[in-house]
Amino acid sequence: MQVMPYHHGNLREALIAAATQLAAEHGPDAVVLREAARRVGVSHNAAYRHFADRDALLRAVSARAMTEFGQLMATRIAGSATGHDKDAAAARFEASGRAYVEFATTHPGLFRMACAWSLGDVAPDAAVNHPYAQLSERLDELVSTGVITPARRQNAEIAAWSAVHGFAMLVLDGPLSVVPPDERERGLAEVLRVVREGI
Amino acid sequence: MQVMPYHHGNLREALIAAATQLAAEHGPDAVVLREAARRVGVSHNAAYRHFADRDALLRAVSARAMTEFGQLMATRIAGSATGHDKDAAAARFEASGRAYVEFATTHPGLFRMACAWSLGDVAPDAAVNHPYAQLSERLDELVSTGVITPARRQNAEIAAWSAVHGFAMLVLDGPLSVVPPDERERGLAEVLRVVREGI
DNA sequence: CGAGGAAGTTACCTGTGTCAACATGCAAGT
DNA sequence: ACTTGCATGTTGACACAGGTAACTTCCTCG
Repeated sequence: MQVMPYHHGNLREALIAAATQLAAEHGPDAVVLREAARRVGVSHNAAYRHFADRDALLRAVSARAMTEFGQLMATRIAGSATGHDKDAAAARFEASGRAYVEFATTHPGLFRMACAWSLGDVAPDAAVNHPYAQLSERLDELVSTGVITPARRQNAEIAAWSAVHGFAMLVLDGPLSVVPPDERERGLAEVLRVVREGI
Repeated sequence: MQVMPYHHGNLREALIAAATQLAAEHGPDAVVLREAARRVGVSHNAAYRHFADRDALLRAVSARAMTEFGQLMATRIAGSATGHDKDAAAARFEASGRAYVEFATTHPGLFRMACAWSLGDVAPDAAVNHPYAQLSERLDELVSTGVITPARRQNAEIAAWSAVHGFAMLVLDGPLSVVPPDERERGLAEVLRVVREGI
């Protein structure tokens, strides 16, 4: 007969894991302190020993989601092209954009957590490879390989990020959520083309 | 001494107005049935005679917000250019994009309500001039005046909408919420340029 | 004029976040 | 070894939200 020890041992991590699970299942609103505690098998108020309030837990989950997000993006970029020429740089750039949308569609709950900016400053996980940083690297590559001019570098993050993030939003629960996949793909391709040619 | 009549007379409208006020003040999450009823001076359960549940009220507010959104956009478009030439069409197109961001920044709560797509199908107000329809008209103009080719017309809504919507999101509570206005303006200008030249 | 239904009200339920007071057990200091 | 202290969990309570059920008021229409 296994009896639970009074002290959990690593409750903070367990709560973050449970809350991340909740977020992955049904989005940020589904992250409820009491349910996370329940799943960990601990009294609801135990959470307050590790998080000032619900928002603090949400911030931790957001950091976790951001880390997963960055991992997927890094994987997709690495899997796209390895050269140092124009084509490879362009391919990696496109891969980063596609990874953004892929994460949003395959992990909608976590994506929304990662983008829950209204939570305020989120202390990033130590191992995070931030998507924004990866985008910046892609853009630097585009400049260094001569795909785009240095003059265009300045606001390129904003333009690329806006377009891809907006598309992800439209797909998530927006108007594009009800269009067939092939049409959605054409939309994404067009968004990426506009960014790459306009940038 | 003015005594409240037992029957309000137009409770549905009054509740929508109060709820819209709440949304305008602090966003969708601040739209709480009981508070709306309180402001109207009616018992909280009276709302259920007019709305099946909270979401139904939110849908009504969303429709209201969308109407306001469309009005601003129409105003800005009308105020930008009136001709039928390329330049005028392009100016109106840009004005529609700027109006999108203007509404998002000046009415963040209502903007979020208008974009609360997860609410499901929202019955539009009768008088609504839907932003999406106005965008389509702008794009049709760009084609008919020869600014863009008909071949590019197909997915142009998606590209334009994605870019501008994404930018609005980044500005609302995203990373761009903390950058100075002039830098924000340069970002917006770049987004609009990329769309116009890439499309 | 009086029956019936629409519109509001009161009472109550569950569930959530949060605070306060109490219980437990590990670890350090004598 | 014993005790004392503090981090960690627990129980209990409160306020407030959405939602259901049963009751009341009052307008409308035959």
